[in-house]
Amino acid sequence: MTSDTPRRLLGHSIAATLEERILLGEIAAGSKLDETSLARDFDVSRTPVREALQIVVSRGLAVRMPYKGVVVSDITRDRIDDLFEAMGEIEALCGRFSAQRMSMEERAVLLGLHETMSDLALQGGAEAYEAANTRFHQAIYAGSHNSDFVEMAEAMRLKLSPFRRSQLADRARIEHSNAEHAQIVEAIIERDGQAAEKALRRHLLSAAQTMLEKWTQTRPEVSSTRSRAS
Amino acid sequence: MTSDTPRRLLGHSIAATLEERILLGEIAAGSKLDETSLARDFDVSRTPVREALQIVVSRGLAVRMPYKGVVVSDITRDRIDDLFEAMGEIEALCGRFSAQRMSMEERAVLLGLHETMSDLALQGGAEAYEAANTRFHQAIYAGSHNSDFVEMAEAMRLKLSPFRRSQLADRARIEHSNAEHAQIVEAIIERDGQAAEKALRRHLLSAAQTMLEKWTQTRPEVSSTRSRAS
DNA sequence: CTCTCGTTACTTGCATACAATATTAAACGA
DNA sequence: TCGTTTAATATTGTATGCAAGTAACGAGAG
Repeated sequence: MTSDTPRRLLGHSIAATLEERILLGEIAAGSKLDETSLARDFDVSRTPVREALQIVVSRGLAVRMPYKGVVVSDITRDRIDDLFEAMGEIEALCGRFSAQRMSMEERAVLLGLHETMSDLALQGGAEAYEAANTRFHQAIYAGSHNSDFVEMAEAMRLKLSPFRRSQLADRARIEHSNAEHAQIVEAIIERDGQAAEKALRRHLLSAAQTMLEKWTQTRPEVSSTRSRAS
Repeated sequence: MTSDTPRRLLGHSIAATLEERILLGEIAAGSKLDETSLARDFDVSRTPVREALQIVVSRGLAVRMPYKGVVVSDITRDRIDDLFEAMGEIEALCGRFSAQRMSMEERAVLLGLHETMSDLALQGGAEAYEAANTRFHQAIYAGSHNSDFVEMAEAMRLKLSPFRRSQLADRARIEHSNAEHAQIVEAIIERDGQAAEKALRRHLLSAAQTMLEKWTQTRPEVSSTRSRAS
């Protein structure tokens, strides 16, 4: 195992740095992401750059204009709202089905994960909690017993990941999150689909709130309101 | 996402024929899709073949086993059930939000689309109805006013497309579908999110039924049942 | 006969070169 | 001056070659 070799694919790491720069505002909205220029900057060929651009586009951070190149899209407040709303609805969906379909073993595993996280909330580090948090939510996806739900949820999670990356949770947030998890676990174990749905929506809503707080600190210009009702 | 490619990309057409062969059972489940062999068969280079395999995998018709190649996955009854269930839930989701958020103009457009389809159901061809049907459902996606919902719905629609392809609807099915559309439109116009949700779930359920009927005619071996409850 | 180690073959990511197509610009004529 | 046609440029798709890493296979040792 030569650690020298890139465990992470070249295209992926390029995509990651591009995402970070876009989110930090270093790469302005509307900028053209030229394949050849990026290839020169990163000192690689066009092939991994193409893959990276595919990823960035799939995350919604840029769009391909046919024969005009890839341009980074504007990160608006509305965009972030959409993201969290969609994640919330998908998680709610998975939670509802999980409440109905999880086996006893799966419920036990979920409860075990939650108990582990309760310990981590008190004494563990933020990164350990975050890792466990991912497993917790993935258990709920899997509990829906529908591979397409799992896929959609994972896709949304990936879309949110660049935003989550900068969000270093403090202890207060972790404890709050853990309390919400308790409600989710109880609803699922009690087979109460409606309650699980509501609890997960609420959970994602509060996650969005804290995320937006941190976000507006670094990029105050991102703020707007739209009226969604007709 | 290639928004509008007039010329069909090589990789896409290769993917389409591969999908068709897989769905017809000409390519058995478990077969290895070798890049170089396919490149030779289609008389192209490995590059478009790679893109084609990416597409086939993204549709769920095959999976990549690391360092073992791409193998076509088994099309089970459970897989199809998952697909339609997920599509139904996503459409229900979009319908619920559309009922709440659509502008008056959007509601009018939806109604207009439905009226056009009612005419087509009586006198138009099946392919014309199918095209209008796609626009109808896309209008509901867009009415949710959330770009991520739209993306997920479109992704699911793409996943279902290889199955839909072989399904040539007869007049009875079209009329039934149109009646269901009437309920959907009414619920959305009346701003009744719950009703829209239910109507769309029902609509997709009946679509799944007719699809499965046709499917079992061509591939009778595909049938199974699983118990989903715990 | 079984286990281990080394070799081979295959998958796969990356680089580079080439070709085709669309957009833009420019030149030209009316 | 305006419209049309043609040339330049950029984006994008494709072809091949190569290198690196992993899995499968087989030979030799115990």
